[in-house]
Amino acid sequence: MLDLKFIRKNPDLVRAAIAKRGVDFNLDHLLDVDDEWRQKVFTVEQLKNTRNTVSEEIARLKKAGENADEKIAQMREVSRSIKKLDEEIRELGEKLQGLLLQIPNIPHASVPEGQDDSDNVEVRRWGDPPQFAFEPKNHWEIGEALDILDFNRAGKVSGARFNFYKGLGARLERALINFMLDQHVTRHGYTEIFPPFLVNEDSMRGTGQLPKFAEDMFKVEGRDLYLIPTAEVPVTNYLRDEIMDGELLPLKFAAYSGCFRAEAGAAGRDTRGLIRQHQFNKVELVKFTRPEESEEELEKLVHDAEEILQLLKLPYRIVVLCSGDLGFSASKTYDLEVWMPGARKYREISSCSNFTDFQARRANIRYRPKPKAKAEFVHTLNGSGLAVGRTTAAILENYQQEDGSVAVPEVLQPYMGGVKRIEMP
RNA sequence: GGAGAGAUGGCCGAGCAGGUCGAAGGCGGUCGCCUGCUAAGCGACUAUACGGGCCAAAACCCGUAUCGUGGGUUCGAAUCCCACUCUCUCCGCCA
Repeated sequence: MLDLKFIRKNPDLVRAAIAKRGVDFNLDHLLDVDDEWRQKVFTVEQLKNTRNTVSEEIARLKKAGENADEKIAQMREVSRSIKKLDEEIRELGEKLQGLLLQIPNIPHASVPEGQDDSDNVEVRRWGDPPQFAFEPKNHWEIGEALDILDFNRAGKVSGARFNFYKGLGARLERALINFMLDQHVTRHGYTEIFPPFLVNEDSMRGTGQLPKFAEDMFKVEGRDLYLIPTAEVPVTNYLRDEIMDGELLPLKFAAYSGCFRAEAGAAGRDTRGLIRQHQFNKVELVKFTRPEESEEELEKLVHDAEEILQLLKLPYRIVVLCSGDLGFSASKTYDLEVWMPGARKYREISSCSNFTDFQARRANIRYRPKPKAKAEFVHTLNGSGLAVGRTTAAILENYQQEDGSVAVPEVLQPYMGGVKRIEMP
């Protein structure tokens, strides 16, 4: 959510940002509603003022044993008007909020202009795609042949877009979770968090999943609970409605969680394999920073995430999203894309974003720059570090051998009880 | 799930037979005075949001709102009524 005062003062700047994203939004309408709202607030506050002062007079009169009937009758009228105006103001306020929530964050100046993902700009590449003396397989073929992934039985038990990890497959997934967390916690200075996987509607609104993306969520029937689509939701909301000491910033959290997505808009896409599941594992990195340090912290966040890929020796590239492909709340986003030999292309494995004060304003997360100073909104950032299922898929494909086995990346072997290779059954 | 108790400012804690209560008192904090140093003591100040004064900001001033949340009664609600949420204690259930 943008600052209403900022919009009032910089309407042209906001209009330009909306245009850069290619979004259709009538800012003048919002400004009109705001005008009307402010007028009514002004009027009703004056009425409340007379009510308050006259009520005091009534108290004085009554105490003196005098008659106050006339004033009481007057105030009855005033109260009626107040009630009516308050109702109108409430409606206007809701309308204003609704409009305000539709405005996306302002893209950072360094974000390239563009329509869609084809306009994203590659920043750098690391590692060379492996050369195979045979036709590389897709990870689901490899996993099923090794009997470590079972999509068919998951179909029976849960439905499409679910999966059983089995044996060394399950162990590989678990090894990756532990490896990533250990890396971020012990080497990159993040605090480990194990969050709830179900959150209430206020939290979903705080990070911007609601109201706009309701159809992407799983909701628990009859309860105010949603399955989280990412640990970003509980971890960012962890500090909702709080003011923290500026000296504590930046705060850095690393959280493992299951992630649950309805994938309503993705029918027919990536129907096979681990790429797009209703449930997947992810280690998420979340930061709360001072405004002036968020740009630098985004770069560090990307480095923390890509180091995992480097240690796993998985080739990847990094792209910066163009204005048209940028997520609603983000001001700037880097995607990490890992090389998938089966599909012969790079696939997103992490998305690292700076949300500036956009989420913080919505979720009301503030800090005090100095002990007595006025509280300001923090900047929030987050990024996958990494999506675990997709990492497993990337390992299966990049480390596959001609005989159908899969080598275990060296850094994971200690997490796999020394297993160096996943062999055919 | 059943029974009971509770939710007030940064914290503790009064007020709860409706009127001058943004809210006593204390702690903590800031500034000043005093003092060889320290401790103690004295005095003042010490919430947030929104609107307006002021479509340059800050400061300042005025107003409004805020005593868990939402509604109701009333000229007037921290105080009365209703619903909900959360916390605590006991019982039951459960990994």
